[in-house]
Parts: sequence; structure tokens; C-alpha cells
Amino acid sequence: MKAISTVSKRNSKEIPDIVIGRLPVYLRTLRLLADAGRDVTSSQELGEHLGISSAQIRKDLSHFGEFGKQGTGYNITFLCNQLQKILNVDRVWPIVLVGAGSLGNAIANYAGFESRGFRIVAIFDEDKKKIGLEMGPVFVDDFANLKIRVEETRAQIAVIAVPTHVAQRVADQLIEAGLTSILCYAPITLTVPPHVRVEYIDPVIHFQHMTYYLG
Amino acid sequence: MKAISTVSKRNSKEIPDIVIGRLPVYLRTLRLLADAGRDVTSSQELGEHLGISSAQIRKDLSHFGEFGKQGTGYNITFLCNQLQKILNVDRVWPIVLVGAGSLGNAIANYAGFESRGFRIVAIFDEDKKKIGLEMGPVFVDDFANLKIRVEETRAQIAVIAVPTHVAQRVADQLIEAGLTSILCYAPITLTVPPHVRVEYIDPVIHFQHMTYYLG
DNA sequence: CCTTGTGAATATGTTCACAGCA
DNA sequence: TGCTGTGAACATATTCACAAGG
Repeated sequence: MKAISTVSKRNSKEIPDIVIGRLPVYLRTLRLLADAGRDVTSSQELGEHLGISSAQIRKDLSHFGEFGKQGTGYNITFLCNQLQKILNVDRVWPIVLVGAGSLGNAIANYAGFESRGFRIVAIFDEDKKKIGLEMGPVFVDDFANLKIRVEETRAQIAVIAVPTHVAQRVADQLIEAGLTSILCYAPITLTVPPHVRVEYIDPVIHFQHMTYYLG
Repeated sequence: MKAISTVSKRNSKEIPDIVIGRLPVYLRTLRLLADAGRDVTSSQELGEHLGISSAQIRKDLSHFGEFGKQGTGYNITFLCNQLQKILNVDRVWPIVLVGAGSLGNAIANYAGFESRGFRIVAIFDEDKKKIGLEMGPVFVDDFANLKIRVEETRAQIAVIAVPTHVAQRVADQLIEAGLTSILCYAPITLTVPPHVRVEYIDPVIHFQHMTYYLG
């Protein structure tokens, strides 16, 4: 049966979160292929490159529509566009960053967000010495101004790049200010209400996963 | 049947990788509880804090031994020690970092590695202006010296914090130098031989996962 | 009581294998 | 031919539910 629109979320039969989690990786890879001048690819090529099976890629995509052509494969530009629509990154999302230390600085100065759908619109810190400094695309703002800036920018996503011992308090205030998605770089599991989604980045978790196998 | 030693990998019936991946999170949480002065906890408390079921925590731990007491729960210090042995972080692993940009600088200056089993022992860059700069615990070294430094330090783990377009070339040279575990911050899937393990950190992957649900 | 550790039951995720179409 | 999209088969992961022990 054909999908009604090119980007239907099908009958929206609750697509598994693990599938959603792979789509950004597919998108990233497809855009690299496009940048390399490629026009079409196949689930097999993609799978070999990503170290997963071609069947998995086809099954994942099949949740959202029919994007390929039998005998040919996928048009890369078309599939990129479809994935961008599915992931809602066919626009640019404002992000607020909390913490103007060296990690916050690295995030603020990273030039790769915009092309993938994100823009840092505010950086907050409580340290008076940091407030007012230029960092990446903006000036460091007083964390006390959080609520106002969130209203102004309509941001829904925040990044926490503060020391562990203040991360939970910062999270509480972000949620209080109306943010619903948090990417937390502090090595702590945050306690948040059910409507808030938190994802984590902690390099040590990866290192420890690796050392298990290093015996 | 009782385990022979307190940290057996049981009969080593190939423990699922997804289980290994959760152990560092358990360890991180337990150490936070220990720092808060707590002595014992239960799978239920831990599960509530982490947002997973108590059964999952018990089942995960059961792969490695019997660490709890019925009616009481787990002694936090003891369980931390056991997890550290299982994950091989009852020692400090040397890590080499490639890329002395703002991200490399943030990683190098992060003070939280040592207590969790890791130490940056070298930072490399190809930019003559960066070489010789003090960054965190070491001085930036010429990437050309990679092989010598890896031999000296016996490092097995590397972090890639370089621009996307050089990441694959850097990875090839790391592998050539004998490294077997790579944490890659560049937004690209690396092609590596089967004996090399790569893990990835890309904040945009997380953002795009979030925006799917932000509609 | 309370909480662990664990088989059995359930739920979820992945792969197979092939019809169908360019 | 070559490749997609997809049910059916298989594999893996999670939860249930309870015996056993402090």
C-alpha cells in the first residue's frame, strides 16, 4: 500500500524509539555521500558503511514510507530531504546552553550545528567574570535571565555543560523556564518530570564500556 | 550455584553488550550515592533513580555474581568495587587525544577522568602553532610523534577531536600506531578493521532524536 | 516483613527470504 | 538483472512472579 504523502508517519503505529535513534545516523551518512558528489546509494552500501544489515535499514525506512526504487536504490538528495522532514530538521531549532566553561566554549564555537538544524541562541553562566564575554555566536548572559531569553527565543532545547554538583539545580530551573528537551554533559542522571526528555553525553561511560573488552 | 570468585565473569556465557553498556551508569550512580554518604541501596531505589526497572538491574548484575543481600539490598562501596573490577577500571588507563582545538582543550582540561579510571597522557595536533602549548595535564605534541608516544605510554585508547574531513585519516594512523579503541567526536562513521572498537559522541544525533518528538 | 536472584513468560528487535517491479 | 519493501521466522531483551534467605 502506498503512503498517502511522501512523509507520512505511516499510520503512526508508534515507531520504536530505537529506530528514531538510527535515522540521524543515516541522515549524517547520506549527507556525507551527497557532499562527495554521489547521487544514489543502496541499503547494502549504506549498511556496509555503517556496519549494520541492509535489511535493518530498509525496515527502518519502511516505517515512514517507500523511498527507494527497486533495482536502483535510493536517491540520496531525496532521502536526505525525507529524513530531515521526519526528524523535523527541515528548519533551524534554537538551543540554549548553560555553562560557559571550556566545554561550553567548545560547544558554542562549533560551526557544525546550523547545517544540521540547530543554532545556539543563548549561553548562560552565573559567574560574573564570564557574563558579557563573547563566545561563539553570542555573548554570555546571566543565568538569572533564563526565563526571559527562553520566552524571547522560543527555545525548547537546552544543553547542560556545568559542573556535576549544580547540574540538577540547573535542570530544575530549565524545566521551570519551560524547556522540554535537555542534553546533559554532566556525569549524573537527572531527575525530571515525565514530559521532559533528557539525553546524556559522558565520555567516561564510553571509555568504561571499552575497557571491559580490554580486559 | 555460587560464583567461584567474587568477580567471576560467571561461566562467561557471552554477556550481552547492552548489559555492559549499563554497568558504567550503575557505577556512576552508586559513586554519587556513596559521595552522599549512603551505605546501602536496593535495585528498586537505583531503578527509580535511573528510570529503569529493578528487575533489569538485578538481572544485569546477576550475570557477574551475587552482590546483594536479601531483605537488605546492596552495600554501595562493595558493589562499586565489584563493578570497577568487572569494567577493569580498578586501575588508570592512559588515553591519547588527537586535536588541540577548543573541543580538545575542553577534554584535556576536564578534571573528572582520573577518579573514574582514565588519564590523558598525550595530546596531538598537526598545527605548528598548537604544538608546545600546555593543555590540561600535558603539552601539545606533534602528531608525527604518535607512534613513539603510544609505545612509551602503552595507550590503547584514543580520542578523536579533529575536524570531520581529517577524522578518517587520523583514525587510520591511530590504528596503524596500534590503538584498538577509539572515541570519535567527529560526526562521521569511521571505517576500521574488526579488531578496533569505535564509539561515537555527536550532540547533533541527540538533538535530532529529540526534535523528532518535538514535531 | 523486605529484597535478592532467577526461570518462565512476554515483548521487542533483527534477519531471512522472496514477491514484485524497474 | 538488482534492489526494495515486507511478512514470517528467529533472536534478543525485558519483565513477571516467586522461592529463598536475611
